Amino acid sequence: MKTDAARHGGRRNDPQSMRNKLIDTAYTAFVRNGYHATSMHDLKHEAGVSGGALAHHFPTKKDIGLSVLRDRVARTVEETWIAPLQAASGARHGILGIFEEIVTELEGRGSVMGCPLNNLSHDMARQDPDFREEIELTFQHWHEAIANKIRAAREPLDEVDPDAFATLVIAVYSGAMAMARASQSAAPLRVCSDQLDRIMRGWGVV
Amino acid sequence: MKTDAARHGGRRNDPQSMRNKLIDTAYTAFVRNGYHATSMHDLKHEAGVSGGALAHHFPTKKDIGLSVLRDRVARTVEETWIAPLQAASGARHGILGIFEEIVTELEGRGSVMGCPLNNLSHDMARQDPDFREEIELTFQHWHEAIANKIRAAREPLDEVDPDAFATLVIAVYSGAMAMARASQSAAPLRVCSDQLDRIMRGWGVV
DNA sequence: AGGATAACAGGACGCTTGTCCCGTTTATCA
DNA sequence: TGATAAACGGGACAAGCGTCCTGTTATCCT
Repeated sequence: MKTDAARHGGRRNDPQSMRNKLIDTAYTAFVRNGYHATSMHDLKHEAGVSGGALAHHFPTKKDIGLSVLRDRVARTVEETWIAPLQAASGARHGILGIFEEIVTELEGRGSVMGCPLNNLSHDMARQDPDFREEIELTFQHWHEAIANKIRAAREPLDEVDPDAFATLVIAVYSGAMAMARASQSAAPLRVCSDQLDRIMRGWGVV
Repeated sequence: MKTDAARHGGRRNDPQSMRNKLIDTAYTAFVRNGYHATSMHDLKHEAGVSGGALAHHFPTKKDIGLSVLRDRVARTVEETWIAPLQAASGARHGILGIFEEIVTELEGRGSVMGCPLNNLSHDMARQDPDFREEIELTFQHWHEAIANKIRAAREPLDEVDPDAFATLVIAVYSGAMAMARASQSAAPLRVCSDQLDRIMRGWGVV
């Protein structure tokens, strides 16, 4: 068992971390610059890998696009929305907390690069039906998480339809993110969070 | 004055309609397939013009992109949102009517290609600051139109902030459009329209 | 009428794109 | 330990990209 790295200067095969490095680079580049605007050459250059390695793990650009959707975008939605929502004491507190989190994170760095799912949705979904299918699936998971949180309320709210409300929340968030990107400011996010707060209070959402 | 078209088979110079034809073709292609995914060759082919004509009117791709934003996207927002809103009897009726209009138009054709402004915003805004500036301006006009409609209410509503509400409406619409595109269904639009109706009723918006 | 210029035709240019191929190195397993 | 396949390096390849260039034709102006 000679897995010693520093033995000699030769290369070491580590397909898993090589693959992860490529997907991470692609995820960042796709979200920041777009899928079409990112070339394969950009990926090898930024990830510091050879053309052979890239072709070995991802024969076509579509392959790495699908992997980014499945392995990164879905997980990002899971981490920033679904998990925090389930952990929150109530739907309202959970949703507002997520908005708060995003706003502070946005203001931390200078620029607003938007919601990963929506960004990739726009220039990947129309390109390929497989992309669209994957994106729609992630939207559905997101939707279910919000609707379930409403349904899990202590006393049932007969004034709000869980599914319709979940759609509204996703729409507000996605739209606010799009506006934030266009204006390069977190203001729309904050405004929409406040409006959503009023709406939920009016409907008795805890 | 020999502007007779059928006189002989030779070509006739008509720079204005030539320019319009190019912008129209570009507008459709950009909204449907995206700015990056549309090539100059696609434009000449679909518009049926020569390379020389295209280069004469639009030396670079950025030129035709800016023209599309200024001459078509801004006008589309004006026609589908601003004008109907001003003509409506009240903000609520106006907004719901616009949603209704969009939904029926969407269901008329098979596919949902989304909101022109948001579609182009996503793959043009990050490419060039000039694009972003133009897009942000259109968002502002849209915003003002909604806020003004709220302010023009017969009796002032002290429960709603016109600017904040306008931001919410745009976000809901943009987000719902994005979801409609991803799911290729007008359902999110209809759901969000209904939710928005409840919200406005609750706040006393006429 | 006749020069001057705008409007257009058609294609060439250099560069980038995504993909693929061959050779070499590393890991696996009988 | 030797054979076999996976992992990777480096670059070639045709096709497509946006741009530009040289002519030819129509229109405008005096």
